[in-house]
Amino acid sequence: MTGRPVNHQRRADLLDAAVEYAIEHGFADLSWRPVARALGVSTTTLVHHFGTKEQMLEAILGRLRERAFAATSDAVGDQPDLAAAARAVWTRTSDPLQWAEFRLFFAVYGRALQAPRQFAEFLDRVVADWMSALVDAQGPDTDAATATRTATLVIATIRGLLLDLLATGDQDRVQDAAESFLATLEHRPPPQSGTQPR
Amino acid sequence: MTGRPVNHQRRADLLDAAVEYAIEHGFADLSWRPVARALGVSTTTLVHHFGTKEQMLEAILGRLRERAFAATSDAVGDQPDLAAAARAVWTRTSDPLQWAEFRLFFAVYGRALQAPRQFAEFLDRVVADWMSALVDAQGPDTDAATATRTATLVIATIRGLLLDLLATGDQDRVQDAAESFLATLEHRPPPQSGTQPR
DNA sequence: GAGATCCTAGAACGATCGTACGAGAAACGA
DNA sequence: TCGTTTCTCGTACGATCGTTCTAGGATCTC
Repeated sequence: MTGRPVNHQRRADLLDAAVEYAIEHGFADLSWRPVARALGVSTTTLVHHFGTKEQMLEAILGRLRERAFAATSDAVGDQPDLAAAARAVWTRTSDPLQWAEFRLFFAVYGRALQAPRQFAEFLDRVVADWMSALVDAQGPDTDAATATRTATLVIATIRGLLLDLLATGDQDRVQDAAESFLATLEHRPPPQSGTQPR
Repeated sequence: MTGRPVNHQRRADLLDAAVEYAIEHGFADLSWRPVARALGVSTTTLVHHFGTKEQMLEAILGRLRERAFAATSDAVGDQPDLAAAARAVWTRTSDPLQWAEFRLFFAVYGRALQAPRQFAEFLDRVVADWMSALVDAQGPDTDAATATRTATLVIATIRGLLLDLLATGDQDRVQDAAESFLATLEHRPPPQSGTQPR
C-alpha cells in the first residue's frame, strides 16, 4: 500500500512564494506565522513541508542562490570571452528590477557568514558556482592560475560594486566605475600561446 | 538642582561590550536578555542606556562602522599615493584576526540593505567615508571624475575580495587576486601635472 | 470499496521576546 | 542634610515565537 504520493511541486511552489515574501519583507525577522498568512496557508502546512524553521531558512537560502546564479549563468554561457561574459553578468545584476532580490542575497550572505556551520553549502557555492562559470568563459587556452585569479577578481569587483549600488543607489558613479573595470578586461590581451584560442 | 550627572562613558563602555558580543555571537538573533547576561548587567540597565532595541541596534551599527573605518583610515592617511593606501587597507582588512569583526560588518551591511529607512545613516556613510579618504589619497592633481571612479573601484574590489575570503577562507586564491589588482594600481601612471587625465 | 499515506488546519504548549513599572542606592548642587 | 537626577535591579505584562498534538479530508494502491 503506497498511499497518496508526495507532491514535490507543492513544496517547490511554497518555497518560491516564501522567497518572494523574503525579498519583499526582509530576511531578518522571518517567522512561520507571518509567512503563512501571506501565503494563505496555516503554519502547520509550512512545518509539514519544510520541517523546522532552520530548514526553511536553508531552503530559502539555496533557492535564492540558485535564482541568482541562474539569472547570470545563461548569459555567461553565450559569451565569446571573459570580458563579454563579465559585461553580461554586470548588465543583469545591476538592473534595478533585481535590486530587491540582491538586497536579500546580501542579507543572506551576511547572515551565512555569521552561521557558517548551518549555511556551509551556501558559503561553498556562493563563490564556487560563479568561479567555474567564469573560468570556463576564459577558454581552455588560459592557464589555470591566471583564469582563477581573473575570475576571482571579476566576481569580487562585481559584488563589491553591487554592494555600493544597493547601499547608495548612485547609478552614475557605480556604472562609471564598472565601465572602467570592464574596459580593463576588454583591453587585456587574449591568451595567445603558439596557437590561437579556438 | 542638577542631580547626578550623566555618565557618557558608561554608555560607551556598554556599547563596546555589546559590539564584542555581536562579533562573537552574531547579529541576527540579538536580544536584550542574552546580551545583558553576557555583560553582567540587567536588561533594565541596557534599556536605560539605549532606549529601545532598535536604537541599540543602530548604536551597534554605528560603532561598528566607526571601528571598521578607524582601522583603515589611519593607514590611508600615512600613504603617499592611492596604490600604497589601497595596499595598506587590504593588508589590514584581510588580517585573519579581523575576520570575525568583518563577518559582523557584512551581516550588518546586509541587514541594513533590507531596512534602509532604519539604517539610512549606515548606508550613507559605509561608502562615503571610505570614498573621501581614498579620493584624498589620490592628491589634488587627479581630476575629480577619475579620482571618484578609482576610489569606487578600490572600495568595491576590496570588499568583494573580503566577501570571498570570509566565505571560502581561501587565503591563497584571494590574496593572489588582490595582488593582481594592487599591481594594476601601482603600475598606473601617477597624475602628471599639466597634462593627462587618461 | 479498504487501507495507507499525504496534506491541511486549529488549538495549545512552554519559552522567549520587548517593554513598563516601582523601588532602592549613588552622586551631584544647594 | 535635602532635593533631584542618574543608575541599577527585580518583577510582571502581553505578544509572539517554534513546535507538537489531534483530527478531518484528499489521493493513491489494492
